[in-house]
Amino acid sequence: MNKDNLIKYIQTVLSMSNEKANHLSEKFKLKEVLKNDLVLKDGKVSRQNYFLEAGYIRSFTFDTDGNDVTTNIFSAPCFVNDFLSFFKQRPTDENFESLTDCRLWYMSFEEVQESFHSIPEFREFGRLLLVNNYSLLKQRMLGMIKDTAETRYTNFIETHPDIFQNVSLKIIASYLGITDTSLSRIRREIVKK
Amino acid sequence: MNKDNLIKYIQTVLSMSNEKANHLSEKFKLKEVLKNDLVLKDGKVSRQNYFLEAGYIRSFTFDTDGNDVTTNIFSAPCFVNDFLSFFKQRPTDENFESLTDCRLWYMSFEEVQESFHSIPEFREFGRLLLVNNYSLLKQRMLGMIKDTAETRYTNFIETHPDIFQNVSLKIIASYLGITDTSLSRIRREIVKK
DNA sequence: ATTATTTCTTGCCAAATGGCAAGAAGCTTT
DNA sequence: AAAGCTTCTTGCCATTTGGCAAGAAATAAT
Repeated sequence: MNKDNLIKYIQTVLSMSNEKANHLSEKFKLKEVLKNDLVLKDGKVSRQNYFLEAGYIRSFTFDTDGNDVTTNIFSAPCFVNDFLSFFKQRPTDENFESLTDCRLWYMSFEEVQESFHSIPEFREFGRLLLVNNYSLLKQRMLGMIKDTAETRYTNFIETHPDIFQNVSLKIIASYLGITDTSLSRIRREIVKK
Repeated sequence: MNKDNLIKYIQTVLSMSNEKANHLSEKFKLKEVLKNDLVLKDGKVSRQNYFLEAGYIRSFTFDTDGNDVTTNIFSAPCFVNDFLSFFKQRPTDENFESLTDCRLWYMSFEEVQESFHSIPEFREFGRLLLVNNYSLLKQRMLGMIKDTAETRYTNFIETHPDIFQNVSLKIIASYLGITDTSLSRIRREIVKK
């Protein structure tokens, strides 16, 4: 039940004393899942907010032809959730699936709401977490507009080399907005250089 | 100094009594800008959170070749801000420019922080605003992955027909992640059908 | 009213990406 | 070791999108 990684992560989002961070971490409970587990299913309401201490998770949905589209890849340490589903307590339209065995820490919606209410640092932390995620998504969006598939790929492999050791190229391709065939060709061209 | 539209908008984000919404609106001050005004400039820290009551604003940045890339188009009524710059009080890397004359209501960073602290409804409202924006961006991202440029265009014209009356096609094209040339051809094909 | 200026469209061709099917390579399972 | 499965690669060709330059149309400036 060692929460050191959670505590450390909380402090990277919002710097605060060890005591404070330790206090915030107290409400989190452990959940360990095996590879290929569905952490949150399409149509269900997100009831827990998860901190991913170790492992890889992806979120995905389906396009109109029924093909699976990877919307996000989560690499520890980070928080994993559909914030809209969680904060509005509405059904999500995504699936969250473990790509490896994972070690998670979770807190229920009610506990989060209660802590937001009673602990100013916790709500400040929550807001920064949201803002950080929003900013990351904006950067990804910008890449989709202005970068070629090859540039998106090389940027991604530079910033997240670990993901390539643990996630299939098909999933990465979909996350980058291209087909696995195209990604394979892009990789070939890069090797040639 | 009629804040009815602001009050109404606050209530669509988080339903609450007229009195409460009225109270939340009190701290906002009026700002009117002409077309082509820079509301927030690249390199500056966002000091104000803006509610756009009337008009159109876009955010943009530049790609590596110096071409201007529209990252977002804001159509009243909505809030306009770089949340990362605002909440972390860091320089933004985007420009926010009025595309028409605009009527804005703003609140300073200090006032927002103070109100988050003292008014529970205000922070709940702030969180929902963030979550809604995050969700919209996620939907847009999903469109970039799974839809063709033509589909993104037809979806956009259906959901935001008013924008086409007020914003040039070059800006819309950039927002959709294509060139103005391609958008022009897509429009021609649609007319043919 | 005339001249600039910007926006939008079009033609021609190039580059990027996708679809399909087959094969190769790497795993599991038995 | 063999069979089965999934992942990754490749060839062939189609489709989508872009780049450039020129012209048409719409707006703004004088």
